[in-house]
Amino acid sequence: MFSFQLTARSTDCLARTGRIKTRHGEIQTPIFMPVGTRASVKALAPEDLKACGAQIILGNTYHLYLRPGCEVIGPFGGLHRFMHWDRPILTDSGGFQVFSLAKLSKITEDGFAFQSHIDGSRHLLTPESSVAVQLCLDSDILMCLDECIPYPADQMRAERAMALTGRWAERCRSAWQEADRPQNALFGIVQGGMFEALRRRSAQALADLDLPGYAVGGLSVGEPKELMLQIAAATLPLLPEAKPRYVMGVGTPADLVEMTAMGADMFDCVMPTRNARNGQLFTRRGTLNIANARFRQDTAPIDEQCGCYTCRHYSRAYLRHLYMAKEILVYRLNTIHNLHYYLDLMEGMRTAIAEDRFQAFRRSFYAELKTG
RNA sequence: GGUGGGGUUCCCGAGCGGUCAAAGGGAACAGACUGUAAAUCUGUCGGCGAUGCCUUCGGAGGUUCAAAUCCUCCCCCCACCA
Repeated sequence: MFSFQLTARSTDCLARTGRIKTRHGEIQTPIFMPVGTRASVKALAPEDLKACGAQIILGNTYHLYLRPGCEVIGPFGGLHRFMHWDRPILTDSGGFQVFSLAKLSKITEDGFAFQSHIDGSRHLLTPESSVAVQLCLDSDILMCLDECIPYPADQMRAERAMALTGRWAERCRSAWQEADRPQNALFGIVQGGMFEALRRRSAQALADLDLPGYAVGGLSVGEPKELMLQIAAATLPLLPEAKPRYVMGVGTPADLVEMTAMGADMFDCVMPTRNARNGQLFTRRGTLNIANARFRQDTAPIDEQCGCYTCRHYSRAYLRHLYMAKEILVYRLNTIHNLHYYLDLMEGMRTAIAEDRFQAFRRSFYAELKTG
């Protein structure tokens, strides 16, 4: 029901292509997954996502548990029918909200005790309840509940969170196995802060659980970029070769290129969608802020070489006008462009890996950025 | 014609003798955003050869050590009454 197959490998780096099979179709890796936290990739309809080339999207357990809740989504048979998306869905466990909503939460051995950011009500998210909610959402890929720590964090703190994440992973796995739903794959998450030794131990312990896939968590939490890349480079090779490797919450286009070279298969990040709504657009020559006065009378599209719906039909001047006037259409048009850019970048990398010219692709990626 | 209320930095709008280049919005300009409490947030926003100087609060005079703030006249605007 769920499977992963490697289809090509670079000879000069660790980059690889693969194919994930799910009951909602196949995913070609490496892939970027647009974030749809509350059962919606903000500003887009599923048809827009497909036109951008989206193969799989994210949902979030914490947010969907609080609102609208399983009693609403359950009767639909899960998230797919609820939100009219028939391709694969990965749900985050709520672990990241332990981190980003830390002021409202408390971590115990049992789980994540928190107060709703919506109404202040008290809840407890445990490994078991997180899995239960994700099964109710019927996502194709479930994530283990983990503890993501901020940067900087000392080794003791990192070790404690890493160990807890490991124990929670075992409990998630038990809950998942008891449910007997192999079509809903469960992924483990490596933690360990910025300490390679801890990352190693975490990866080892999780590998022993023999889960369908593995993720690197706890990156891009405020650390310097070089450190992030260093830890990713040290961690990714520790993950089982034959399983999909997912780097959570990353990243910039350059991050995706670098980590693909390290053997990562899956990424997700709010950057293309959030920044689109904030006026920052990605192009192969760098980013541009559509609010800048220099685009006021610019009749050109965002990127002459881009084939997205937005670039085929609209000028920078028009997009700037919509943005300045806060017309809601701009959020859709900008998001379409940024996601198209991200997904097109991934497709370019897949092709390059398949043709074993990834390093050449990488060089031209940076060369083109410089011309911007 | 009468009575009352107003004219403030791009706009709206506080200020009502010194701590005022003048609150607060808006607009404008620039930046940030990495498993989304984000269609959000931050900074700049009279001019300079700038820990100081110059110009500015409808116009012109005046009072005072000191005026956007007080007085006189003038020019506009608004409301109500004739």
